[in-house]
Amino acid sequence: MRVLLVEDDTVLGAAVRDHIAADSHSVDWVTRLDAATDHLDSAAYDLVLLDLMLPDGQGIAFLRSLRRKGSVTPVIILTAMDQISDRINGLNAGADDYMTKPFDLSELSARLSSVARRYSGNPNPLVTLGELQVDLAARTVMCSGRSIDLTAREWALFEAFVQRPGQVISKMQLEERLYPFGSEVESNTIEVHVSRLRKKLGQSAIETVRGIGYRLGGAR
Amino acid sequence: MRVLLVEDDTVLGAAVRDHIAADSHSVDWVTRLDAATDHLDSAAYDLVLLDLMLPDGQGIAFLRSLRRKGSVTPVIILTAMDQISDRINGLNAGADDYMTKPFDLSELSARLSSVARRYSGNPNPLVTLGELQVDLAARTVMCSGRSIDLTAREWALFEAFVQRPGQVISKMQLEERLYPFGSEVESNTIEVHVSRLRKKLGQSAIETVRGIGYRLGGAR
DNA sequence: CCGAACCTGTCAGCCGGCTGACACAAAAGC
DNA sequence: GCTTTTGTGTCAGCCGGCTGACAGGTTCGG
Repeated sequence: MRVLLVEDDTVLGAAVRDHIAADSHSVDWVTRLDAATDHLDSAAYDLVLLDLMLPDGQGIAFLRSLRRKGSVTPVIILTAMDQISDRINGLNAGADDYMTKPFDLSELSARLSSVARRYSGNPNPLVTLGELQVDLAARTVMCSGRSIDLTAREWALFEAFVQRPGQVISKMQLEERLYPFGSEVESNTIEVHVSRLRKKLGQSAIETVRGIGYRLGGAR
Repeated sequence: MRVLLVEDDTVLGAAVRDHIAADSHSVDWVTRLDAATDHLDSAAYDLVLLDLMLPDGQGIAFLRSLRRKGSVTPVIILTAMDQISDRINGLNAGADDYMTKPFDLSELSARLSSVARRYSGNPNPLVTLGELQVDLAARTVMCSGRSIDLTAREWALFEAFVQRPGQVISKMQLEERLYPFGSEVESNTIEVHVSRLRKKLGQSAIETVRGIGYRLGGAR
């Protein structure tokens, strides 16, 4: 697996780079965002480890720019311990996960393994669900040849269902998946998002199993 | 298929017997209930065609007695046209179906075929659903070695689900199945019966798909 | 035949879930 | 930088579904 490390702290950067290499992964280390851009423009990476405070800009803005350009490379943000808002903003900007400094290098290994497993188990991201054609990598949904735009939240919710076809997912499970610790929601937010998703995908796209949770419709 | 015809009207009896024989089925014709009892005690029949008004008693009482003794032979009752209550009582007593005099003999053929198909397609009536062991022929349900008594209505409802595992059955479909034309129910009767079934079988035995209907739980 | 037990349908009140509307924050466009 | 548009969470009222309680009819047992 090829990793791009974007970290301006030279001590931490060197330790992480060495550890990744020791894990038998390929790793490029840069300390500035413009260098990161150059690397991403010229090579395909399987993972980006992204610090948020960099000398030439904010990691979050960079990540947003990445996602806006259509990049689907998995990104793990590296945050300071006391910056919960950074974590939330990072995840909202499209990060796949975060790690809090100082982190244990063995935990980094676990994350690398997790990312590797996630993408190696699904070489073909195209999924057909009834009348829906889903591209998990491109984050697109087509219905009968018509493209459906999903917002970030809607996509996250939809993806949870697509990854577990036929299984009932409880509202609690959905909340844990969509809202990191510290940013729980009140009221009936999950229900509202499900309703919005139904409006876009069709009423039978998601079925409610009363008292239990939701499941993709038309599974049988 | 072997048929027992219980009909005291000699004209109708002869016509029906001849028709069944022409359909290449084996048929015994009796005009009294005591003769019917003797036949059923000494031979196995695949179907009983049962008139309700007989010289030595009521067909319905006889049917109840049959069911009480544990007989699962399919029974089609023969009723007069203007006796809706006979039909309802017959079905409630355990009849599988009814035909209204005067009936078309080709319709009788269709019913015979239907009965033959129903039992030939399911040679093994034992079904295991999670922790439930169901005997469709004996109409018994065991849960973890414990026998569960279901009333007639509860059984009818349960059977509807067992015959279509994994499929959602709408309340309208259930009502059509449980309540013959002319005896529709008001209010929330189906819901009440489902609730009673859940009380006996466990809350997760039947799941509600909101706005659509019910399905056997634990199907996936 | 009578009383007790059981079955079944109805009712009413409660609970789970849905959705239109709104406010506010963030993103996009000029 | 300002305005417009979009995204997101909350709220409130409505709807679908559940279940305890009850009444009336049927069945069972003495």
